[in-house]
Amino acid sequence: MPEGPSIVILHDVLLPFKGKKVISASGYAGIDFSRLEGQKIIDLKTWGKHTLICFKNFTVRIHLMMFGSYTINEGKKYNPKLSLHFVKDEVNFYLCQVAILDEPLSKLYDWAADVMGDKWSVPIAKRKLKDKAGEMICDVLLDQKIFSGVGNIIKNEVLFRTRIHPDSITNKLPPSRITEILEEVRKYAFEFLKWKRAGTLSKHWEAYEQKVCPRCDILLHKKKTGKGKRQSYFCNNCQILYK
DNA sequence: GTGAATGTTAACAG
DNA sequence: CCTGTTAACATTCA
Repeated sequence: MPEGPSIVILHDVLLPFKGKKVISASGYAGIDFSRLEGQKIIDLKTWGKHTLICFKNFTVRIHLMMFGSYTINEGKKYNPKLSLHFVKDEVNFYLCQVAILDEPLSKLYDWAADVMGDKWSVPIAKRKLKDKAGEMICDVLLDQKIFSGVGNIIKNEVLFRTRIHPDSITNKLPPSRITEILEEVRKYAFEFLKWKRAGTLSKHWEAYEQKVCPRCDILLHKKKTGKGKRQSYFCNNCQILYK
C-alpha cells in the first residue's frame, strides 16, 4: 500500500467518516484508545505516506510501512493494530505504525514537501537539494523531508523517465536536469495514482521490477544503491551517470 | 523453506 | 560525536 499515491486513495476511502463519531477503538497499537472514544473525526489529511485522522485536540497518525493494509466493513483478516468502530461501520488498520500527535500539525509537518499535496513546491525542493550536494540522487529522492510520499517505485520510475543513473551525485547534475527530476516526480506520482485507481499500475512500470529496457531493448541492471541500499533498476545505456 | 518486498527508527558497534 | 550496520516490526508472494 505504501507510497504517497496509495495513501491518497486511502484518504478518499476514509473521507466518508469525516464528521462521524468514534464509538469505540481497539487493537494492539500502544495508544490510549479511550481518548478516541466519543470523539468526532473533524478532518482527514495526508502528508506523504502519513494518514492523519484529526480530532479536536489531537491527531491519530497511521503509517502503513511496508506491509500495512486496511479494511472497511470487512471481516477481520487477522488481528488489527487499530480498529475504529462507528455506529454502523468499522475501519481496521493492520501492520502499521499508529501514534497520537498532540502538537498541532502545522508545527509537525512541512506541507511543501508532500509531492501529492497542494502546497508542493518545486523551488523549495530545489533549495533543499543544495544541502544534499554530495549525496547520490537515489538516496535524495527517498528523503521524506524533501520528497514526502516518494518510495522505491517512484524513485526508480522517475530516474528511468528522466534518463538519470541512480548513482549520480546530486550537485553534478546540471540545474536543468534537477528541474526535470522535480517536475517528473510530481507528474509520475499522479500517473501512479491514476493507474493505481484503475488497477493497472504494474503494467505501466518501465524500470521497476523489469528485466529489459523498453528504450534500448537490453538487460536492465538490478542493484542496491546508495546509503539506503534500496533496490535500483536502471539501464546503463540510456541513463546518464553524473559524477 | 528461502528470500525479498511499495518503510522507518532504535539500538548498537567502532 | 559521527558513521555505518543490524534489529525490529510483521506479512505476502515468488
